[in-house]
Amino acid sequence: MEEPKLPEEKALRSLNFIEEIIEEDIRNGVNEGRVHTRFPPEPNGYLHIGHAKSICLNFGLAKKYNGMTNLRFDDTNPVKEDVEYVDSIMEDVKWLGFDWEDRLYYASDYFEQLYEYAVTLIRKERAYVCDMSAEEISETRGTPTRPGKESPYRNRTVGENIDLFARMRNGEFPDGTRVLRARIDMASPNMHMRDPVLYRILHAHHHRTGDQWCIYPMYDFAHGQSDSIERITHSICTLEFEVHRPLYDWFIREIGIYPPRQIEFARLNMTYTVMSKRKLLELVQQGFVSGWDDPRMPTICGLRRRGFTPESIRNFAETIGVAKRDNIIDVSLLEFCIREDLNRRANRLMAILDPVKVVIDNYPEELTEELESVNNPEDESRGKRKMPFSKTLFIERDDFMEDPPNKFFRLAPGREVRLKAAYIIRCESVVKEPETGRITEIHCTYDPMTRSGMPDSNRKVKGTLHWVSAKHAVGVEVRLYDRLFVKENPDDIEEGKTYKDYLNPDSLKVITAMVEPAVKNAQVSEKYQFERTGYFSVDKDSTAQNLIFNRVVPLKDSWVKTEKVK
RNA sequence: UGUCCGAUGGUGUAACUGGCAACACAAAUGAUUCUGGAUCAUUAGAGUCUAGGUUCGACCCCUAGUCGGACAACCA
Repeated sequence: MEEPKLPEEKALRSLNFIEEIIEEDIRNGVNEGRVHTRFPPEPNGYLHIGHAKSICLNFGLAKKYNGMTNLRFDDTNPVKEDVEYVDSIMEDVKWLGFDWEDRLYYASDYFEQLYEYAVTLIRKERAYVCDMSAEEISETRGTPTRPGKESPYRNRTVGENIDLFARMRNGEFPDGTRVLRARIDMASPNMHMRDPVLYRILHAHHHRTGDQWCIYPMYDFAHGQSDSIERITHSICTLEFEVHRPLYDWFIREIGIYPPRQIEFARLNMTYTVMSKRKLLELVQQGFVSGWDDPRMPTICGLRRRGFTPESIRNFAETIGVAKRDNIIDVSLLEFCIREDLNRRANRLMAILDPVKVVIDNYPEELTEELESVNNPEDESRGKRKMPFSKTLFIERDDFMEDPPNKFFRLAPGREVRLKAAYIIRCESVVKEPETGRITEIHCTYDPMTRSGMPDSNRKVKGTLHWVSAKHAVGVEVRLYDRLFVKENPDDIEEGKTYKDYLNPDSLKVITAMVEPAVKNAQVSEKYQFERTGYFSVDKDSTAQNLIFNRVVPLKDSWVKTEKVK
């Protein structure tokens, strides 16, 4: 597929609030005008469209201000993390079109340094080893409106703390018996400042450091310092970390290291889907979808398999903007972005999703004509292809009505339509199954003088249909995807229900479509527009004998609307 | 009876930082079309959460409310 000519940045767009902050910093000479961002995922799940927003933001900002972006895995919890996720995340970021060059880091790279930082805090009497259980710590933390109680271990001597912390590291204590805590303020109105846990004992194998450590830093103790070590200038993260910021600033100040500036933005929500890693994992594990890359998933790999392009997702991220208020973006905007992209780059093909037979009574029995059709009306350079035409065709069952309303522009008894790139035909009669009344054959006559390109073909007819020659058609599997949930906001649950009660039972329909022979050239992940029906992408499960197409998105259809109005 | 954050058409984001509320999606109408797609033109829809205040002038500044969100993992 060709490279994009998408105007990814509307030339004179006004600045978003993050750009304003950055430009102000540049004006004030903060960090000598340097801009350095990072994308810091935890490798415990697959990336989704919400992460794409963050990735586009971080890499986009760095690009705009001639800076750099690091990829850093926040891998401080070995029990939840896995290399499978590390690999998928790198693949997805690359696929989106971003490059961290040689700046691939892991929080685990800094474990030794982080340990030293902890010792520094102990020496300053700003941290202590606490022997309380998790339950006790939780009980003594207080509530948002009531202060907590100080730990009885809070006033241990520096020497005792140093010794105990070293022995924690040496593996002398079982999991859960002790933690290292910051010594801040158990009465702080900010819960995160109430002597938070810095290190816990975890005799677990880490995907990178192996069995080298049996104590691991908490995210809060690792994240800000990791940014500092990497000399990140602007740490962009989501809103829920806003209340953590005072803690991060406290660490940086007490340890005395380089201070990044954290800026929080509102995470992306989208209608008819869920975005939390926990829920997505549940959908996968409980078999509601076929995997992380199920084309109905809002994951990057799901969207990729569905047939979305990186350009369309980047353009989407640009279009939704960024702010601090909670938001829920209409999926139709995402759909618009992929249609806009695919309209210009996808070649057209004629495919009949729900075939009904058409017999051209006055067309010679044995004749096959090779007719030409344009591959992409938006792009002359894509050229033309040949389509076989013969006496028996398939058209879409929807394109015929025995007793049509006035607004129906398609085929009906006595009416004429154009077959795209072929002839104008008229319906003469229909054949039905006697018991069911189901139409089995539509008999038509064609006007030989109306073949596309001939003078008589300019005759005005109301409708143009797509078609395939029955004996030349190729059967392919088509997976028709629809939204995963029936409710706009599946997180908005009624009494006694869960988000899973709103799953759409019709989110996947598998059918066999009849397609013109040119489809045989289709390659995996190639995108096509099936004329008049939608955009389709060749699924990776395809074989030479059995092509499989995923419907990316249907074409806009103003007929269904007119039809519904009735 | 806490701290922090937020509030602008149906949705999202703007408003030269105090000067006639704009853009995109969605919607509607018409033109055009060998895709009821695309394209083009047009229309409708908010007076900016509320109440006060400052000001010649407030979406923007101040005060007090209201509503919504985040925070009480040895998760991130």
